[in-house]
Amino acid sequence: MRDDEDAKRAFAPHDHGACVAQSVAMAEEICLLSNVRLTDTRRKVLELLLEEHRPLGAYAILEKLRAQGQSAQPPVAYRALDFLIAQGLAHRIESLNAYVACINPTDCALPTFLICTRCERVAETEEKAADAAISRAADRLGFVIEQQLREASGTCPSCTAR
Amino acid sequence: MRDDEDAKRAFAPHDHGACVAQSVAMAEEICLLSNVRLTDTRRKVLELLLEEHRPLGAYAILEKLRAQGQSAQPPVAYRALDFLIAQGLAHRIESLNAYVACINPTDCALPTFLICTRCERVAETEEKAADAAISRAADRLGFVIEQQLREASGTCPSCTAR
DNA sequence: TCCAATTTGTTACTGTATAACATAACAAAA
DNA sequence: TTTTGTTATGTTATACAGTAACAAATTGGA
Repeated sequence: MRDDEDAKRAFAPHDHGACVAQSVAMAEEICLLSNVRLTDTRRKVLELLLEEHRPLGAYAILEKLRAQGQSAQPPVAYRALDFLIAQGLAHRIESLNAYVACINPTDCALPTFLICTRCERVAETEEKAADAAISRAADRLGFVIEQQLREASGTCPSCTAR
Repeated sequence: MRDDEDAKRAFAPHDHGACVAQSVAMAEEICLLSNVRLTDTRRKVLELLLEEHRPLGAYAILEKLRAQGQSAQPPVAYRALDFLIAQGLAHRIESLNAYVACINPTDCALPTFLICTRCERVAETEEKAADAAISRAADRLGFVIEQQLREASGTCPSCTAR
């Protein structure tokens, strides 16, 4: 099981250039194994997400793409995001209508997002107990769960320290 | 603690006229106690939500208001919804960009929503264990939670039976 | 080399939400 | 009962989010 290291790092300063490069390399590998193509646009969008540890809206991504001289109509962003999400390389944050890169795509199932409302950074944790509790409730009611969504917003340790 | 009765009823047929009337009366009372005004528009929007056990988008609400001869520009719906949510009389379903009436506003904290993707009805359950699990994870990381969001979509018992 | 499938480019549109500001209704003090 | 501050409504315009549809280009095999 995954521990809290990734989540802790999300809210703390770290060697971010290396972190991005490493994640892109991992993404390349994942796509190779899944036999799908991490094309130019898709990789660029992933990099844009990785460069922040915070959610970006689709239109913010489009702006950044345009700043790089890319063509960038809305479907460009949404297609890339759909792809990244399907491969588990990115997540959609429902409460923000925005998107983040996944911190640990090789080991990520049913994440719970912790969203700092001050610095806007997002961490992922895995809460099997929460998962089990919700599943139990659904079972009691005869409800069959297909998808689950858990997000919490508040203040991260770095912002509390300030 | 609230049991599953409300949630079960959400997915089953019941005397809905009475259910609406009773909920409106309760809302009147809650607003009186909180010293806020359940004005005409606000009550109408609440009634529209109560008449369905399923989420309505803001623009669907606007259409229904217009059908009643009300003026209905977008802010009308959003203001009424903001009010109802602030009073705990309604909830926003993030994954649908839509709104539902709260089933039990006097006893409702941190609901988990079960959203049927077939009949579109929504039930609320209270999952203290899920809540506790997420809180524990946040504590471990030094993250202070202000808001929590839990939604699950799938198939309700009535739709499974069919 | 050609075919079929996937990916990209682009236009146009639908849906969701808010900013800003004028007006009206209300409630308590003067 | 007027005045005044506050709360609620009406309205316009616009920002932000997401998708349908189709043409053009690219890619990876037969």
